[in-house]
Amino acid sequence: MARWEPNAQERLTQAALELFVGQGYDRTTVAEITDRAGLTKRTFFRHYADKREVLFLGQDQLTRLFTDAIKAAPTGATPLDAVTAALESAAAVFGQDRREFVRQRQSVIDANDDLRERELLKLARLTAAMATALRERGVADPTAGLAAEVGSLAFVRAFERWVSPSCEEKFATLAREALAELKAAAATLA
Amino acid sequence: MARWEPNAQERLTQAALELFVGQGYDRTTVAEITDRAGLTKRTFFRHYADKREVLFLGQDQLTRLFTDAIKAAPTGATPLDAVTAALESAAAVFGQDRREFVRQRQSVIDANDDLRERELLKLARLTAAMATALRERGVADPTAGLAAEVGSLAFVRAFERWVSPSCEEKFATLAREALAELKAAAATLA
DNA sequence: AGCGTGATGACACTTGGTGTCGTCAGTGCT
DNA sequence: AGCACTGACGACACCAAGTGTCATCACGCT
Repeated sequence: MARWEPNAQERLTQAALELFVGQGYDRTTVAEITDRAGLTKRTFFRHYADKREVLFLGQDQLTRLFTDAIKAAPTGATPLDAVTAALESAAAVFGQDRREFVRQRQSVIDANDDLRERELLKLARLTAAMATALRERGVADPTAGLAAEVGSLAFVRAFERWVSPSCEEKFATLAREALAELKAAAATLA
Repeated sequence: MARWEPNAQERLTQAALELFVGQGYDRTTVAEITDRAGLTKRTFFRHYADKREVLFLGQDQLTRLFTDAIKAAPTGATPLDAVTAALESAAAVFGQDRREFVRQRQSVIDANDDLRERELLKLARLTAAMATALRERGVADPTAGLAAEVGSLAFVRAFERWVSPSCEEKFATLAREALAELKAAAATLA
């Protein structure tokens, strides 16, 4: 038998989300979280760089999903084709089973400025990763950055709809719609 | 004669920037800043919501410059025309005389993750303000958001060039170039 | 049995940030 | 002149995030 209960990190995440939902992010101390998880404050910061990160785990995985899909896109694919593939591959993380969890998480983030700030940082990193992946497949620079930005914007819009109350659509569908809308809008810009 | 030396806020900004440049942002405490400025820690937080904000004053002014220019654009102007006007009006803040100050400030921001995070928040607010201003002049939603995003991207690229070492170009010129590049890239996306 | 390893606890410490109250120059009103 | 009011600041106590450091002890390996 183990010296401690297993799944420390998972218990921390669970406890944190419950408390955040129940009483708000900033009215919850790290000590409260670790008490509920049966751990100490010091251990919390061994698993998460700071208090906000407990809500942003798995972001790296999402980024890898995006960049892998862009790399794997066929040679003839346009930049927006590659971005489309990236968004569709993200559907693996936004399945129907995770929807309620993601909704709760998002309601916490939306209610706090510090968390929205962190969310923007993660999104910016995602966008930068897409741009890099596009450049690596030979897309020239102004276009690579723009395509990544369009993809990022489509992702945000699709995500907003996906987590909105009473939405039942699949993420991949919403992503395709958002991208098509933006593609049409891009044509009218020039 | 006044009870205290005047220009408290200005002295705080000055002291903070000097210390940040000299020894780094995170190796500088608020107490050090206020000591140098001849004030107390409490007073610092009366002028700035948090330690980072001391580097982001005047951001609201920039946002107002942008939105005012978009509002003032002629009725027949396309979304990108309005955005172009916004970027050019920002040249008022990025004059040759402020260049060295902005360069120092930016080197501090680039060296610290927390500050980059705050910078992204400010940029996101700027983008959102542009999108709102565009919507208020009747631009439909996918286009308004996209045009704002393109303007934001152009702003970032122009700014990066403007603060890069040994750059002598005027900001307005760089902004026009960046926007023209992105406009061309947008045409190839669809 | 002995040994290293890795995750955790314990605990003191620094620093960002806030609440609260006192102080006192300037301002305006009577 | 006398008065109350306001606004900017200092003083001080306090809370919570985050870090450095050392001790502990189950587990696996030899």
